[in-house]
Amino acid sequence: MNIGDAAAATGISAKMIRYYEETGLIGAALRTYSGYRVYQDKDIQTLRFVRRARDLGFTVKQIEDLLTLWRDRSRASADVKTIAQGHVAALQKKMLELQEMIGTLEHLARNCQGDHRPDCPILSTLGSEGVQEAVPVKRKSALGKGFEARR
Amino acid sequence: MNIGDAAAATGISAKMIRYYEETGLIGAALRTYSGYRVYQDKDIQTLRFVRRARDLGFTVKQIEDLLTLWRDRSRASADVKTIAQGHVAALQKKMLELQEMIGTLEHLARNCQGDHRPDCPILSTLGSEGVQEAVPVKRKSALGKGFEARR
DNA sequence: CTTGACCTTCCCACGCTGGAAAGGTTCAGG
DNA sequence: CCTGAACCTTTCCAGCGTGGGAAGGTCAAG
Repeated sequence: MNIGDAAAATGISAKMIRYYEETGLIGAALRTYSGYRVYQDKDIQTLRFVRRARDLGFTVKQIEDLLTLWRDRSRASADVKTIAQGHVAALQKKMLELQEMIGTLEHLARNCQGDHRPDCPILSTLGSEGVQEAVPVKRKSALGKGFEARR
Repeated sequence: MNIGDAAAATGISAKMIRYYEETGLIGAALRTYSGYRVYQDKDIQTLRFVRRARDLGFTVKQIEDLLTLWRDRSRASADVKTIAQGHVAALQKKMLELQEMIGTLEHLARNCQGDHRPDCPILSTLGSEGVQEAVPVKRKSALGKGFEARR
């Protein structure tokens, strides 16, 4: 099996298969004399594992860990479960963020006429002064708040 | 106001402000003789607009369009609404994908003992043979990078 | 043998962000 | 007035995961 067949069989593009090999996620494939990569059933299985994990939104790093556990006959299922649950938590957080965004946007859109006139609560909200200000950047001299006290 | 102050005032890092300028999202800032960027109230407002739009998950391209509309006195609110609604639809799609993933993972985790033993339905499912195989040659995005809320 | 499909490597791009290097500017305090 | 800290400047490098393409080698069918 060449890389193209492996790609078709697993749903991962040849490009990505090479990339995964290069970055060490999967081991280097065997080669023919001429340099073609050759894939065997075992490799295909691994690739499928990777694809499914990616479909579930696992990061490459997590997949690496899962692959290690997958191959480890003496693994403890608790280790796997921990990874999975951590991932679920991360996904849920993202989902909440998305929900918030959607909620805000829907609210704004609902209050927007959507006609030929220029008045639009979406734009005016985005451009307004007072909405949570955020001060995440740490500075030594604390007085950056909007007035040029210097220069 | 220098770039550092602008960063503190808007919650966008100096690095990103320069990047936005470089890529043309925002106009080039005024400069002092010595080359320091100088920001005025108007610029700060624009930056805040950008940050809020990013917080709502808009892409840079969309923000560009919104900015143009924002500055256009004669815009039609319908145009804004269209962008917002399109974005909502995209976010909702991502949310559905996330929900599916979470559902699957929770189901798998629920059936995993999570003890010292190696048996684990999570791993065996990922590694199993038969799950929709097909030939999804172009499986684009199983959830790309765009769904992180900023900051 | 030719052709076309396939393979190889290598480099570029995207969006967004951070880090670091090497150097100039500004200003407060000694 | 000088020094040092904090700030600014540009430039380059890295990463995620993916795609695109160029330049070239290989293989199997006609």
